Amino acid sequence: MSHSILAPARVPASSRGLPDATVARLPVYHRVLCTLAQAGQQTVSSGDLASACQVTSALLRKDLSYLGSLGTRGVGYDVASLAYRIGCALGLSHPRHILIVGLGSLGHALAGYAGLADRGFVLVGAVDANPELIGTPVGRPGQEVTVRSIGDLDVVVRETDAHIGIIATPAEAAQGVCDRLVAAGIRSILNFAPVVLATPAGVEVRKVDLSLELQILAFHEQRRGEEPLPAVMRA
Amino acid sequence: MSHSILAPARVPASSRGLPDATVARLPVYHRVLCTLAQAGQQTVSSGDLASACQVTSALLRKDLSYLGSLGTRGVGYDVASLAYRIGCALGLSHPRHILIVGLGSLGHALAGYAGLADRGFVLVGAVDANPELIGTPVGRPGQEVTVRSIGDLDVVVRETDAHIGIIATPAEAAQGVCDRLVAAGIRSILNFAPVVLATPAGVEVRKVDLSLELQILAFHEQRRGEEPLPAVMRA
DNA sequence: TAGATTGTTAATCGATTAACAATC
DNA sequence: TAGATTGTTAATCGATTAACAATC
Repeated sequence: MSHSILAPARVPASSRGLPDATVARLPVYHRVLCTLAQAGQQTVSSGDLASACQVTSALLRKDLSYLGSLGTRGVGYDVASLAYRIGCALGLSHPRHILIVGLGSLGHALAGYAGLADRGFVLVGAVDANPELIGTPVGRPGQEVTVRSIGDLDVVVRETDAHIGIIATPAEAAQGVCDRLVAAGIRSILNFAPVVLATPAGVEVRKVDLSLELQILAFHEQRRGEEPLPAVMRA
Repeated sequence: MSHSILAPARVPASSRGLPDATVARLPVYHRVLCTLAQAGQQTVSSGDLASACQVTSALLRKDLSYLGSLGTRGVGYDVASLAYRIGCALGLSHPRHILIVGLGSLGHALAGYAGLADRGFVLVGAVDANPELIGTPVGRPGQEVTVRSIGDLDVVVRETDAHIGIIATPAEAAQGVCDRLVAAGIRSILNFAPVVLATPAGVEVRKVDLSLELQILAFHEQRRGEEPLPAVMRA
């Protein structure tokens, strides 16, 4: 492992090997920075940005340090350029093509979600098993796509050059859909169905699960109901 | 399934002090166990259950060990009773009352979500700022609730004895809604709006954020596109 | 008994925090 | 210069893994 002379196009420890926990926080920083930028703010200190993101300033600085040395000592960070750098690290510079599978009420809601178009995400396709839905338009006005048959999933992925698949089907259908997405070449999947999806290595699956989240909240609800004794027990 | 004689309602290090990471996994175990039970399976080993849940068997056993000694060496775990015990730990024995704030397409989809009624969660109320929605029914057929004015949020919380608030409003409205939920006594919030919510200590907020998840996937997409050099660089 | 599998310990790994030298 | 704030190090904390004695 050599530094010495002629470090060739040095990558500042960056982009490679970002800890997962850091990657999960970068979008939060990015969003808050965009809000600050829109409000016209020029610079921000790690302390202020951190509290807006609800992390400690030390953690924020450490996270950012993986991307390089982006701040100015004694001053802080330039809001716009920091947002830009984080955007680059996240790959928001390239538009990503989204395909939604399953257009029940959730699928429809996701297709119409404003925040989707927001950051370089483009809805390029939608498929469903229900013949009645096929041919109908979904998505934001002006950017609608036509629902196609799930039988054409393979074709749709190819034609639209889809990158990310969103599974919004019933639980029973999800694994089958997932298999077909992977077979069609999709490597990034966002799963809204309440099942644990099995995928080959190299496929990135993230899950969003209402029921799981509610159960975690229920646990805390319960624990809250149990703890009315404030450490007064000795006689 | 008793050991020794008259173990005096012993709480086995349980329920208190479960690590957060464990709490987040218990609902997954619970769901998979319910699926196995429905399929008629009597017992399951930590190895089989763990692989169905995509965790290691050591981690699964460690997680379960916080709840007590629930398995039988040489045999495994009884599916039904393990599901029951996890359900108790999560507090799924008591029904939880859900209030949804914001009935755009996402709010409607959530209200109609089957998995909600599933595990002891009951939709008890829905409020929105849009006068056109007020008075309309939402939710699963047979368990509908009537949308009321967001101005009545306080009253609705009291009348319905709501425990958990789901925020499905636009980003701009979310913090205000959150403040009002907290003021009305809600201590558990599930936030679908793309903002970082500020709450006083003692309030549990969980967030579900499509845009954040997509950005994390985008990061991995990008990294995948960069790594075509398979460790062949020495001359 | 022999084989299987748990519950638990100790070792490892990764993520967070506290503190401070560097430097604007 | 004096005050502020970063980038980084070392210490801490928490979560995961590997291994195995206990025991069905």
